[in-house]
Amino acid sequence: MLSQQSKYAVRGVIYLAIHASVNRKLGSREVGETINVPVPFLAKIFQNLNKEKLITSAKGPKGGFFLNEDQLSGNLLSVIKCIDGNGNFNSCFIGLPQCSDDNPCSIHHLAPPLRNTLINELKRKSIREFAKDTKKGKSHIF
Amino acid sequence: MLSQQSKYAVRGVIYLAIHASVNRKLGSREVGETINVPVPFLAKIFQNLNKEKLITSAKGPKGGFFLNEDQLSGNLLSVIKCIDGNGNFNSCFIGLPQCSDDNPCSIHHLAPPLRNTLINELKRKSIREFAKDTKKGKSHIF
DNA sequence: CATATAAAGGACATATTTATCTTTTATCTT
DNA sequence: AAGATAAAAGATAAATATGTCCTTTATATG
Repeated sequence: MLSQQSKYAVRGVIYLAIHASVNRKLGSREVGETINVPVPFLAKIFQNLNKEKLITSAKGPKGGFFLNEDQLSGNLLSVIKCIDGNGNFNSCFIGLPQCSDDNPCSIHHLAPPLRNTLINELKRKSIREFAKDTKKGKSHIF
Repeated sequence: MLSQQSKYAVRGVIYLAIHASVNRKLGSREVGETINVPVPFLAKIFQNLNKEKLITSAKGPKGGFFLNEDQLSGNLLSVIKCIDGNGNFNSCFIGLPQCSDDNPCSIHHLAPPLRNTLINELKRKSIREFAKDTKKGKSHIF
């Protein structure tokens, strides 16, 4: 459902949300090594997230990545879409290009309700909230 | 969520369920061309499904593939698992190897209930039923 | 039995995704 | 201003998934 890349993105972003801030920017190296994601690959991912202003970057010494308050209020769906596009989420479960509610595939009725629930939750819940839950020990990212 | 291969498999199997029988076996060519799946690729897929006795094959003239009564009573989850293994379905949504109910990832609670609903339905409903619905025009496979 | 047909099997080719490396650019610190 | 640090950018490499081809094996039919 999610590409490896957007899985890394989700984990990276949550990690930044918890551990980084304007005063404590984190490099791709530090993040990648702790959450166990290939460092140069994560760097690329962060680069793309930064381009779409989903995270903030700063060059030079004491540089690195973090999420500002605005970005912490964002959601994980944007992160996933930034990396994967809409394709993976909206596409037909068995890969038919013309599959729709009007012209459904054999298993069309199964997927969308579930997918929509997931999407809505990924949209509704802020990154800040995800970070908070993870911090509390309710969940983990590595 | 499903690989291209298992998407093809699902569509191919439903097509066979509708149009093939012991007395009317269909070749990968005929199936592939009508449902718009690369023929040699579909042949490979059918080969694997046959190995696991999810479909039946016969060599020689008038040979081809079909589903017997027993196989029609089977489910699509077996088809998907035969091609993709368990990995794609059971794996953590954000790709953590040790993710579980006891040790959940940040978004663990979101995915499994949905995934389980889907899995249960793919297990409960027989291929025969899927074929029937498709035949009725309620849905399509190409 | 000979022939034609179609699957089985395995090698090969292409495309896409994942991962790495190197150079350039920006910026903080002294 | 000079040096060090870290991201940006783009080229390259490796791995995996997708797709094709060719030879062998089995079998129905004349």
